[in-house]
Amino acid sequence: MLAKEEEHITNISYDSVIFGFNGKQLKILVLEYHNTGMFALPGGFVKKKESVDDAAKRGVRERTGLDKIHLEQFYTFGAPDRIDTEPVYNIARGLGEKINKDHWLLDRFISVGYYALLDYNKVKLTPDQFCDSINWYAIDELPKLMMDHKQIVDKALEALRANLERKLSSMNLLPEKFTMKELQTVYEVILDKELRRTTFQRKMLGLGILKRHEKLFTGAANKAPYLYSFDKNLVQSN
Amino acid sequence: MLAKEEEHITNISYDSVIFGFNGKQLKILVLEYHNTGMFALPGGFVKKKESVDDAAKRGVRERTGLDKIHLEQFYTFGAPDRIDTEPVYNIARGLGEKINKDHWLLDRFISVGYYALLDYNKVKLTPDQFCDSINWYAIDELPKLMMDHKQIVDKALEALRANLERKLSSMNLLPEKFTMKELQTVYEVILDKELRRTTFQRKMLGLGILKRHEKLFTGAANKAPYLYSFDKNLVQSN
DNA sequence: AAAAATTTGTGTATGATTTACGCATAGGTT
DNA sequence: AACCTATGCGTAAATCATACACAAATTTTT
Repeated sequence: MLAKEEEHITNISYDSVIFGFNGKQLKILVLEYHNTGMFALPGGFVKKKESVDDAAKRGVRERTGLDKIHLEQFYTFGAPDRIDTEPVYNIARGLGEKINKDHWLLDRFISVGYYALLDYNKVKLTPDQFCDSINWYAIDELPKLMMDHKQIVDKALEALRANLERKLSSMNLLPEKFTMKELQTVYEVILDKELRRTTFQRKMLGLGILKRHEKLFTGAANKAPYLYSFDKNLVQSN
Repeated sequence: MLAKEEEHITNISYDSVIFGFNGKQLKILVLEYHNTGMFALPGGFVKKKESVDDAAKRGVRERTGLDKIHLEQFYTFGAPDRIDTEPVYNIARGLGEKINKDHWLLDRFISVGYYALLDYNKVKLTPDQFCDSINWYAIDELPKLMMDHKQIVDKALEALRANLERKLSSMNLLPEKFTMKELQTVYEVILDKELRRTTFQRKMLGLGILKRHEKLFTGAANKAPYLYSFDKNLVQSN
């Protein structure tokens, strides 16, 4: 069933770019609407008495099963022509509903963009009523997204990069314990450039926020790396 | 006359934090509504077919007479309780208008925040129909602002500081030509800390975006400083 | 006119931080 | 046991920031 006008604020939506990291690539969650072949970012509408932040959190929770995630607002997309009515008709048709020309969902929407960083392995993907599927896609292998969702992704990536150092955004992309190499790969994939191993290690250890744990024995023919975790006591504010 | 519902998108507004620099202090534009004693940021509503960016630009143009200013969107304020109905009633009363409980302006508003940097001396302040006055206030001597406008200012300042180095935001706060000392003062006032003269000068010249011009003879009993300008060819993107 | 006062522009020395390189060491394979 | 590979860390080189100093430029004072 389509969202009801009387419960929501018209002309306002949110879209979320949810990043995950599979050990090699940076991925984002993309969903496919029923019977339309259309791909979109997880987004939704704001209830009358709900903050935009809460609306976005609710949307992510409903779609990933994850609670207590940190969403970062990065930009608001306010162009009057960013909305295409075609996809909306398609989605409605996919749901077996009919909508009129003056339906509120066909009007323009100003969308607040959020991004989140999740531990790829912890996310249990559960397509909701609207979607055929919800899946991780590598950011350089995205399907064609509807409307301006590709621009939203680009802008989110830009914001993520800008905040990487300042906000230690990498924290939530890795499991509790990780090797220095894994951490470095996260940085390399997000920044899309290679980093010097020794420099990186020194910088990270120099921040004084990593706790060293036991070594990780993988069975590979090499020295076993230490495992580290973020010492959340030492990571102030963010 | 109050803004008309039929021309605008409901529940959406913008607020702008307009920074200027008088040579000593960082200031922002604050306006006072007719007969209310209430101070607010210049803000407004979005027309049905207008982008949010354009709405904000229009608002600033109408109030400062300045065109072609660069507005930077920094945050969207989406809490459901950020709006106080009291000020709205007051503003209406100040205009001699009466509004009902269900008037669109009394509903909740999600506000997109923008900041701009202007050359203090170029701005001709022209209060519009709603306002008694529009004036520059030093950021540490602001009057009590209505609703959550103080938080909006704080957030704008935070964004300005974070972007200062990266975006050379200082560009628009100074006249075409300026001395190194003036540029340094801008940085010092925005960052709210003193900088070392020699280090600062070296860093700025090292960026390779300053053109040196003739000297400035002020009549002071000291060596005349060079005038500089930003070489816009060399300042990429921003 | 010379001296004083003041501020800019730049040279140089010192210190800190980043980057580069190398290698001992640990773990695994053959 | 010999060998291969990747980590962790020592150290050198290079880069960047800071401190200090001083000459040059300008007007006022003497």
